Amino acid sequence: MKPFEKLPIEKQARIVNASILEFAEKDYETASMNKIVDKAGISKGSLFNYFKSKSSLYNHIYQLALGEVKAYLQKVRDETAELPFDVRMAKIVDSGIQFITQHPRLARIYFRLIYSGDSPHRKKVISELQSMSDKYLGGIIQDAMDRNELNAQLDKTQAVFFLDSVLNRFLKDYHETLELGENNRFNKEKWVKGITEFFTKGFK
Amino acid sequence: MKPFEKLPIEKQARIVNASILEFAEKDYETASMNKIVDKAGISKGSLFNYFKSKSSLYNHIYQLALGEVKAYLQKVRDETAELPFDVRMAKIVDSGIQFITQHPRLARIYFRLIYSGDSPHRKKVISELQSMSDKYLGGIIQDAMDRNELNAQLDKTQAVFFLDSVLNRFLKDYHETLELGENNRFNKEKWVKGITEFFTKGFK
DNA sequence: ATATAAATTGACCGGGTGGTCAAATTAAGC
DNA sequence: GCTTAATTTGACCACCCGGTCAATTTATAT
Repeated sequence: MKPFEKLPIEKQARIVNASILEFAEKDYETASMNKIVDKAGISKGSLFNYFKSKSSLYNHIYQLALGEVKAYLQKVRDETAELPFDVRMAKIVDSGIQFITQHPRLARIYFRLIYSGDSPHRKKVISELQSMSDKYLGGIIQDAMDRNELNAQLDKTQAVFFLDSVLNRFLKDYHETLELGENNRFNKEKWVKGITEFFTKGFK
Repeated sequence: MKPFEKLPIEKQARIVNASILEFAEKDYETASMNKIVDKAGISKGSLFNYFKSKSSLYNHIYQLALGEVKAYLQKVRDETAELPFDVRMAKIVDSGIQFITQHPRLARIYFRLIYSGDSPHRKKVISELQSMSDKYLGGIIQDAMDRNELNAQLDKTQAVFFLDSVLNRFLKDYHETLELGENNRFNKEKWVKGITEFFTKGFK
């Protein structure tokens, strides 16, 4: 049993929260173990006892963030399995918005990961996320093709790419406007409708 | 006249190249003035004489990269002013590919900028780039609408957003596969065709 | 209460950072 | 050739980094 897991839950939570805060605020290189230690109210030696290095602490947080994301994605996929493509898309976007509203700091870490490859294990992590997204969106598209909702001659790889580009970019921008506390430039209903129409009909 | 401009062109070039190399390799915070000084073969005091701070040196490089990008964009826009939407799109993608092939390090700085806001002046720079992209792509779309090539009821803001998402993401991924020296997973002709078809027809 | 084991601490290490400035070098004017 | 001005240099500063480990505190068992 790893030393960290032996800790009282409350202390674990303090450490995890402090780490999330720091890694959300700064990228991996710039984030500071000293700051985390201060925020968590523990000593430096302890932190390095629980996690043997900065990299392994980051990994812990990363796994945690990814687990949250996956849970949201799987939930919405399963709940919408029988619905038509455009409705599914709308629900997926909704679910994404819900995630970044409820976990803004995890979202920040996640977006930094997929857009900057911000991680000590860049290559591995990026290809992991890539294939996760491919499987997920690929499945959604395949379902729709099987039901003759989409053009049967669609290039699936490209379709996944376009979906991924627009969805992630939309959620990233939505997340940023939320964090800046600006008047939200995204009317949710309008954009969800716009996105699904764009996918099905294009600009014509 | 600023001290840097008084330098012989050759020396200026050495400094600029060293800076581009360093800022392409590492993000703003992680990039090192010491490394730049070494690469350029000048002393630290000199560099801080030419540029009063790291931030102002970065700004110089940023302006330079942005100028290059703008030149490419304007050229292809003007040269394709009379062509139909889909052909224009194809030429714009081509031009983007040409840019990242000829200036891979500037491209890297540019992508880090738009995807991570990697700059000492985040907010200012991001909104600058945003409005640049809005004007540029907005113009292309307007042209096409004026010629009845696109649905007249298109929401222009959204259309620009979708264009921007897919184009930038495509070029970013293309750039990354180039840098990794992998077998290029992007067959250029196939993807250019796929992108333009996606914009005009969607997935149906 | 005491001896032992486990957990926690923080001073300390080598190294890197952006930035400074007195001193040394080079260029210019006469 | 000599003097003055402009340029260049790199040792140095205060600060921060990830990581270590002897010493101290806390918990456990008898």
